[in-house]
Amino acid sequence: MSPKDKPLAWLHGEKGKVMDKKKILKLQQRGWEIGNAADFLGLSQEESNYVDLKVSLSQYLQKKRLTRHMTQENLARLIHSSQSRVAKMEKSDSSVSIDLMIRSLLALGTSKKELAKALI
Amino acid sequence: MSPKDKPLAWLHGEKGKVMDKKKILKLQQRGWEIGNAADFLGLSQEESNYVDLKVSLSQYLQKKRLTRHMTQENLARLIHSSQSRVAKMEKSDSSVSIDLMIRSLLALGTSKKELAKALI
DNA sequence: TGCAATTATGTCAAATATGACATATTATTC
DNA sequence: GAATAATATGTCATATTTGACATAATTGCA
Repeated sequence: MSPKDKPLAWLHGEKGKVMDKKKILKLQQRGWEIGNAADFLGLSQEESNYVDLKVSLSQYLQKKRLTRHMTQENLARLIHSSQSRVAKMEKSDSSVSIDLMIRSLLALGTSKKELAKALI
Repeated sequence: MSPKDKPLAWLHGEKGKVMDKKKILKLQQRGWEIGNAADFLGLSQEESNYVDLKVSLSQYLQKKRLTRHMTQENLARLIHSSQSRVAKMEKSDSSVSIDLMIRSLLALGTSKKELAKALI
């Protein structure tokens, strides 16, 4: 099973059904409302909240990077990571953790208060 | 190197110095203000923000669990984990990720808005 | 258009996080 | 204060995340 298509192992619905979050991410990137897409795909509230959260963080991260006129390569250097991982973060790829996104935001000088706002 | 004493590998100060976050957690558990402890230990703003964030989440998680009159064992079942891991989460142990804490909070029905408040 | 810079995607070995377990420590109740 | 429940701590095999790399796709601009 490729990392991309890996289900969210921790997402255990009523019937133990596991959803692929790739679909919803794709939809979001094309301007869908997460609520609609989630409902459509049958995601639980818990599941869609998690995906939604990651998307919010990724969007805020990119926004912040661009505001500073940094390339993904620049940001990668700052956080001692690689351009490809930064790209994955900003795409809210399933292979990146919320941890890494938050650490990156902190490295960019994001305060807790600011972070909290970014979540919503 | 034991997991407990493992440094935050992503925390790279000006001089590449890496701090052990165990100290600060211990201090916090004994009522220290994080700001003071961080300064005392020479943590960077970025570093202390990360630790601070985890502590906030862990505290909120415990509060929420207790409000619902659940034991750690109960919560562990809910999130398909184990009592020991829940204990570690609530202690903000260095071995637990923000991801797991957030997933646990979501499993307890925490909304994004509520989560954002918990961060501060 | 062509070229350079930037971003995206796939893969993988190494690093880190995880659930599970054993067991210790600390509360609670009788 | 002993029994019991709840929480804490340590360890480990397994699972997931990571940086790095290669390379493809996209963007911007001369």
